[in-house]
Amino acid sequence: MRPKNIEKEEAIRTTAMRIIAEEGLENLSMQKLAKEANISPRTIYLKYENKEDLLVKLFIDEVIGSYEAAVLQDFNEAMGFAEGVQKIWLNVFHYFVANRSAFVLMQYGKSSPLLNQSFQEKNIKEGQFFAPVHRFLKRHTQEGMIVNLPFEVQRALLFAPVLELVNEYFEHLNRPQQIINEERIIQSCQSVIKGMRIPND
Amino acid sequence: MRPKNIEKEEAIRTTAMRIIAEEGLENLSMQKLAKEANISPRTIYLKYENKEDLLVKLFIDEVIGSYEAAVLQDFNEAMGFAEGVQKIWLNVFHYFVANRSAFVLMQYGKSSPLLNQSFQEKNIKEGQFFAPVHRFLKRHTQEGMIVNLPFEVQRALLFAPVLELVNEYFEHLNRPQQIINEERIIQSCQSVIKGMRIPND
DNA sequence: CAAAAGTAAATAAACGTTTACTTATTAAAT
DNA sequence: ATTTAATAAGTAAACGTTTATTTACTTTTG
Repeated sequence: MRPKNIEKEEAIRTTAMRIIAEEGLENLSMQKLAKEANISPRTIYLKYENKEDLLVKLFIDEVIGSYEAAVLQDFNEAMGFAEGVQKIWLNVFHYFVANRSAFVLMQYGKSSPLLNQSFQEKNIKEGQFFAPVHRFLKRHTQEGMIVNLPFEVQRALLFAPVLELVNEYFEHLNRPQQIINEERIIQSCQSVIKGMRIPND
Repeated sequence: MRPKNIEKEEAIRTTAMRIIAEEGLENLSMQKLAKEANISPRTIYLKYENKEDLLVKLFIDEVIGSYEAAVLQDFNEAMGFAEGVQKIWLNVFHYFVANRSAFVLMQYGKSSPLLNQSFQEKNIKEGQFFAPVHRFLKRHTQEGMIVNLPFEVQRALLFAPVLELVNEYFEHLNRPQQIINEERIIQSCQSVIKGMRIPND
């Protein structure tokens, strides 16, 4: 029995990610993907049931999985509030700056009904990934360190800005000067932390 | 000379918005649009040069224009910082809750290279829309009320969370209970304001 | 009756997917 | 050790459908 060529599987994934990041999801066709990956269209169908299956698996494996892993690197739920939040902010910033295609696909995931659905399903099933963050926030809430709001609201307040700043970072790549750097990320993060904190007096 | 039927022009726009909001941008085809709007495909091409032209004009007129108008309603750049920011937050929340299709298309605009480009071009050309917000933030920065950061960074910190909360609002429509309401928006807004403010002591 | 608005039907290209076939590899048989 | 048979991996070319857009024609008005 002929063994499968792992290089071809990888070529499919990396080529697909490149097309999506550079030309947009709407310009990813199975035939184009096959051509650019130097394989036959049929080969894609050996690994993936159809285009939808490809996109969903690509999205889950290449985006959500590696994103969550990167975000939680060196994060520990026992950390102090400011320390933990800043660690996640810097992880998010560094990961996306180094993986623009993941950021682009992540943005698509928020608008495309198909990917959005798979995102939500995965988020529920693989909730353990963000569970440390959940417990981290819960603990600091219980200890009276931060404002008592539902987890989803706290998450929005704490992490929506850094994603928007990453977006600004990429948009400023085409402009004369970059205004988003690590120092600015840290400054911004401190603002957000200050807003969430309850003064202990 | 036969006059153009304004109803047909409107049918094109409203039908296109409906398809995008309900079935996604990827399911909007010119033929489908024509069929559902009860017109001939050729009629679309009398008003729009091609599909790209249609999408860009739709996006600019139906989304950016009305969004910016709604956001600045009853906002005055002479307002106090907290008052002005909260006004915008509530405007954003109420507008999108009442116009889900605009929110969906807005999200598309952030990921689709085509729409994203038109968004940026429009943002520069029609910068007068957000100019009041720009001056509002500049003034409060100069008066030492809020942290001194570039406009884009201040905008990200102040307004990214409310868009994320609107997203949460729509996702919670399919769940047993809604956690996002006006009161929660106001609470969240106060957190963000507190983070930006410089204590006057 | 001039002329733009509008239509139905057709165009070529691109789409996702499949068919019919070849190739490469392993495990069993020699 | 060599050959053979089985079989999944892989390919090239095609499938029918849908796509954006156009052609050739009709309708409606000033």
